[in-house]
Amino acid sequence: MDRLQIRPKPMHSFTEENYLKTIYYLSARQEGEVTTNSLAEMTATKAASVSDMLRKLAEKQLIHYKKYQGVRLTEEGERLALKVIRRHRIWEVFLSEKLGFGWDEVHEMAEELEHIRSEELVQKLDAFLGYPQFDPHGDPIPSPAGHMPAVEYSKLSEVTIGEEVQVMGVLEHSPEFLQHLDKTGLNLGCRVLVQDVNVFDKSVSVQINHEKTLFVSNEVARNLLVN
Amino acid sequence: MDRLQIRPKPMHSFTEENYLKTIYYLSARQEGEVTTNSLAEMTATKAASVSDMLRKLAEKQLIHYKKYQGVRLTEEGERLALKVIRRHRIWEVFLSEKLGFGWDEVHEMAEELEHIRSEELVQKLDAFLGYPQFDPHGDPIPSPAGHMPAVEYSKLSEVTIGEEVQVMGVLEHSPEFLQHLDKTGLNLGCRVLVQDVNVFDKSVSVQINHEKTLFVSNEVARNLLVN
DNA sequence: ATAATAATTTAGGCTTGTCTAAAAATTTTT
DNA sequence: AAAAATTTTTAGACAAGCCTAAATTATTAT
Ligand SMILES: [Mn+2]
Ligand SMILES: [Mn+2]
Ligand SMILES: [Mn+2]
Ligand SMILES: [Mn+2]
Repeated sequence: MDRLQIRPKPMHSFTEENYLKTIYYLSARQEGEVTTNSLAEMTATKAASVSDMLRKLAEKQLIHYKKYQGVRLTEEGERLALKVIRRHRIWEVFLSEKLGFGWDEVHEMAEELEHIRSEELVQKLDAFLGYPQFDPHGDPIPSPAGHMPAVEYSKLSEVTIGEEVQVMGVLEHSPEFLQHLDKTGLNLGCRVLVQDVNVFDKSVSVQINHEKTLFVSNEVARNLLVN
Repeated sequence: MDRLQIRPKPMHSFTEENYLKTIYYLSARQEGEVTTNSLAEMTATKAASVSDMLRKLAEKQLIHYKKYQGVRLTEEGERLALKVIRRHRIWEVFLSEKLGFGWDEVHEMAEELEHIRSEELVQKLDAFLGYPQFDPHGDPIPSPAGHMPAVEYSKLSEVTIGEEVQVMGVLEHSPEFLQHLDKTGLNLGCRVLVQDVNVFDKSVSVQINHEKTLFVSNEVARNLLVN
């Protein structure tokens, strides 16, 4: 019998990694500092708990934090956040490409797998998958060095009549939304010709892959990224 | 942004799973109840901490426990322990077969991966690997229903002169031991003809794959399982 | 410029899993 | 069968991460 659960204490806890990742996402969503309340909402905790954690992350120099002034990742904090996001997205590719899970199923499992701490594991997995550039939702995979590739997509809701575009990603990642896309045939990579835009509800009428015509609500169109 | 770390609270913690697994292994190692001290040693904690956990596991009906009398898994506890061991060994096969890790490297990562909680994940992974029967160390993989296949191997130290056997597994799993086997060419599956046994130190002289001759210490021979 | 409202932090507690030191039970030795 | 030694449990603490309630600071409205 040998060293069953002797694990060297990791540098950062799951919880810390999740906070960093969440701060990264909220920072990307809008300019300026991230607020305590928005973090509480995203992490499904209370503002008081977030305050505690922010103090701790600031002590560890992972965030810039002045009381009541919101929060911003330090370089080190961003490096760590991108590492977690890289692991998450690589695992999503594995689950989707190799194990045959649907794009609506992979996120939940990746939320756990992203915390497995082995540089070599994610490196070998990356190679095994052929160094994918994007995850199953079209999101770019950060480089091993911790750089997030820039992507410039528009929302389908912003495309003008007559243009033909390709579905490149989604903004909304809920299983419900993704299953709805599956049902209507709006998969990643499919070509979409915008035929008409309804001026009242801003729904769009589109032709998919030069075949069937479809009505897409603005709610859906706003969450579809196209080339 | 969507449900980042909203995880449904799992039935059993990592820690509980590790205790159950450890109790299983210690039970297999010798007859009778498992002692508090042996658990403390295996889990690299103190006896006091083990006592606390045993009380909790007993409350959850996962172990039979009478104070000062040692401990034994209930049916439910054994079912859970075997589930964890199954996940551990399937992940080890993945790491070894698909990602190319050595058998001396896989255990540590599997210690983390074994706690990923998704029935469907391990089921799909099992299928992806072609339903392996044994892990990279020759240990049998428990069935999905929670049954540990019986295997009947001898130790190389017990083989009589003139017999030819095949290496089927290892009892010791430390990277040091496994690397030593790699170095001497004693891989899983290789054929071993016992040519001589030294009566003093019980080391054995063996011929490997009908080729080179090798001296194997009793320490090593005791930890090699052969057909 | 206050007053009211909203956001954030602090205070004090709880749970899990760990620890050390002390008490209690069991086992071994004499 | 006692005494000594060992094993196990209990008592009391602590860190991480969470909570509610109260206090504080910032923002918005009057
Ligand atoms: Mn995801
Ligand atoms: Mn994704
Ligand atoms: Mn192992
Ligand atoms: Mn193994």
